[in-house]
Amino acid sequence: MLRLEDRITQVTVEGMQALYGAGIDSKQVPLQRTRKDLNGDFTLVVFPLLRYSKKSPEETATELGGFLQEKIEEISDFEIVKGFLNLYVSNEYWSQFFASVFAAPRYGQVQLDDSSEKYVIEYSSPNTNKPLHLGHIRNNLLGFSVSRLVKAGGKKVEMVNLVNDRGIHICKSMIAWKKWGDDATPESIGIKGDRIVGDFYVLFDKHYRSEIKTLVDNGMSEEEAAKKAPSILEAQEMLRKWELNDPETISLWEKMNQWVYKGFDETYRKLGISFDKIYYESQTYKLGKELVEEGLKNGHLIRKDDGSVWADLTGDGLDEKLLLRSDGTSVYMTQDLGTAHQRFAEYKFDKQIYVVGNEQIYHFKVLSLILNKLGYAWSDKLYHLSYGMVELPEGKMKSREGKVVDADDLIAEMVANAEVISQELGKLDDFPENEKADIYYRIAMGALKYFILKVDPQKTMLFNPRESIDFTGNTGPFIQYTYVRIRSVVRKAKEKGLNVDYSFDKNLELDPREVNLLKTVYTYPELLQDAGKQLSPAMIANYVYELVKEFNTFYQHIPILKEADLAKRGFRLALSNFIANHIQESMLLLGIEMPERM
RNA sequence: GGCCUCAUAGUUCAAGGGAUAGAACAGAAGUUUCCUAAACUUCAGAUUCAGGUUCGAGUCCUGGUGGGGCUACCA
Repeated sequence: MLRLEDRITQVTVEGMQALYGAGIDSKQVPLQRTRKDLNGDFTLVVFPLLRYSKKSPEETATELGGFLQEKIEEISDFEIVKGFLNLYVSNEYWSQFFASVFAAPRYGQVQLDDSSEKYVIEYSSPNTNKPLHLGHIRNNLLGFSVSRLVKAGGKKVEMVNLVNDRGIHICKSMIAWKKWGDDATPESIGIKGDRIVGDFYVLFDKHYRSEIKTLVDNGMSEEEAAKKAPSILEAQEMLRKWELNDPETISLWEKMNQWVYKGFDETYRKLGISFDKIYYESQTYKLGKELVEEGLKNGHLIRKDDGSVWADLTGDGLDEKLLLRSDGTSVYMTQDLGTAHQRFAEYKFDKQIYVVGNEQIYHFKVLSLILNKLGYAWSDKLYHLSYGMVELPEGKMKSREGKVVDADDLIAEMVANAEVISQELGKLDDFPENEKADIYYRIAMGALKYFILKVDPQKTMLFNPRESIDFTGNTGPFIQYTYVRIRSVVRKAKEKGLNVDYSFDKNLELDPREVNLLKTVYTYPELLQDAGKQLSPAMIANYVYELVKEFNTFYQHIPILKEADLAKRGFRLALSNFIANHIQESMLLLGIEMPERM
């Protein structure tokens, strides 16, 4: 069925031709939804068409309105307000629209088939020297949700994680553990593995700083002291040993990384996110060297006198970029060139999306440029989805100084808050403990995920641990609560054995609040597609919020089960049930689960 | 210095170049013998500044101010 909007657009084009002899394109038709606070369903903005009609806005709108009403039977009436042509759609149309969608599973989502494009989405990408914090939470929730959105838009999606498991930062934790660890293990002291390793990282930094201070007090410059402090020299020595495959170093590295992975898995599980494949940088970090050598041979790259290799990007308005150090070792960029090449060989993707913070915009710009320079046509299939930092009231988080909001702590605190609020309301008093715990968890995660995902990814967001996350208002629990109430109504209907059949009846009288709900639902398929293209979970969050507010108004003012007219009762129940499913499915795209009661 | 980015009520967020800039929290005032009051209803409150483009600008362009980021032989 052709969408009504498309019909109106098409007929408007015909109307412009018939009335004014103007051949306009359908893209020139400014059709939009009528503002909520005004009467009407669709609005045609006639101002841009005046240059063709050569008449006043009112005259043009009147003539076009008459033409549309005559040609499209669903248009019952029209009205002209300040030069805007407001079209009224018959209730019968909305009723019919509902009948066509209410039984459809996964409303608005596009089914996959063999010709679907393939997307690789890389996200999370943690360092193994510290536990996950609030910044990672934003990354993980975004990456996961965007994956679901893209899939709902009809693409095949591979979710991958590239773990940064090697480098000087891990050596720092290893050094600290060796020197001051007393052979502590997660089991022996009962602390999560990623937390222990992070604590040693902070401990290293503490000693390192005090060494620098001592050296500076003895007359050394700050810069020199930072390079000559014994701790950092030790860490560098350890990295060299690691690269030479020194058995003792490798074994410690493996042991500590295992601790971290176990800890990460637990946090990922609590966040409800997953990956199709995990890559480790220790296995990929040398991959780019061959590409660089080849680029050198083909004259795309340059080697300097000291042996270092560079890409000259000055022609693109950027600087030169180092790709191989003078000692022949590779850098971050080299490894990303390699992994990109490997991924394309592996997946032949139509698009690869990197979910990485906006401080790396330059890096990814350079990455694409260099691949392009090296002659890889797929360089334009890489896309960096950059998101803003999460800031605390006191400013940026700094993991070295331990100034972070830890992911596990935050989740635990959220769950505790959900429990307190739930108990105050007392609605779950007669529930078994394990069911209660599950509900608290769902509410807590609903609040946290919604809080983060409703914000436009691009923007820096502020997080105030004490005030930020509410359970009332524009929040996840607000949406969950609406879902729960609908489920309750449906349960009651079944318990009472009410006849709740719904079948399309063109004469069914609709309340304006019911029509409002249907109009909102009508916009969803297009909105979902847009959200998938723009990689914006926030668009879905805002849509669901609007839908839920409208439903609550409906629920508050219009009886469902108490309605005596059976046709109306059946319709309202079917509508409510559809909205509940729709809420559940669209919130799942954000990774948010609904409780059945709360 | 150069480049990128953001700026909307007291606060946290919305607004595909379109009508009177929406919400929530905080503030003020109401609604439970009735489908879950984590709800609903009402009041009060904002586009950083100066130009420009346009029939029309929070949105696009130029400049100023302010915040954040990048500009490593770290990742």
